[in-house]
Amino acid sequence: MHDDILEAIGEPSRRELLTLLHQHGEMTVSALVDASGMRQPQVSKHLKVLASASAVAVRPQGRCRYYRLDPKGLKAAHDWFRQFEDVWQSRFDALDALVSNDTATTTKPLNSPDESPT
Amino acid sequence: MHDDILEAIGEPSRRELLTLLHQHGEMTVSALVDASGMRQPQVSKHLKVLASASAVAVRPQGRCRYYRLDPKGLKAAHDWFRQFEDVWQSRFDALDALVSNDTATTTKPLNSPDESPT
DNA sequence: CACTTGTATTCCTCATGAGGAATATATAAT
DNA sequence: ATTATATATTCCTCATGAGGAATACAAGTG
Repeated sequence: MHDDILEAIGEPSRRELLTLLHQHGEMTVSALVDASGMRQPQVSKHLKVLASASAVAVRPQGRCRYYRLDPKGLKAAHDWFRQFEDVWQSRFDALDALVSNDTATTTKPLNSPDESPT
Repeated sequence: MHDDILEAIGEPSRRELLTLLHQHGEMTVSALVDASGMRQPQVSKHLKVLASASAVAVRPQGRCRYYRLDPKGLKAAHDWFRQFEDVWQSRFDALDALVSNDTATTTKPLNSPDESPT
């Protein structure tokens, strides 16, 4: 699938392309080259990675190829992070208590020594 | 700042550590080594990267160091993706017009990317 | 103190991947 | 068909970074 969406977006240049696409809505490769300052082959390569991660979609028209953001990969990435939403939404009470107060009390042991190491 | 949070999370091994931390709440390095199957130095190194990206926080206690998820970096990453929320929420009018219909359903005759689902 | 356990760091090697230059492919126009 | 424009791809080099082994550092225990 597009599990590699997060690896694809880990690259700063590719994030820049995504931002440009978001601002402009839809852009040809040339427009992205112009706006990003990267060279054309690099842009095409990055777009290829982004496309294989379903982060962008392409619409060929004539000799131009219009790239745009693809909800599929972007939403997938967003959803991966949403998995941790409780971490910053003031849940994680036990941890909070632990960090600011005690070490190992009632609620939960928090460390998992139950792995029976060998 | 922690702009490199997305680069840090681009690494699959580090994502695995984050998932483990999310499941267990708080873990020592040894527990992470045990649960992930990685070797101790690798875990420590990944944790270092994650910590410098504010993805994890540490609570030293005795000779153990308890790692936990840090909302700071994780929320920052999540927010970066939220920037594109309109892309998958059927806004994006200009694009929508260009694509002539919709980006997630129906015909979509303009682009024909690789539709290879699994 | 020596000793053990937990963790971090250093050094090394190797694979991956980003950028550059040149070239190939595609499509349109003459 | 030739030319021109737009984009993709190939080959190359180089830097970065991940994993392994060994070691250093820290902190508890006898």
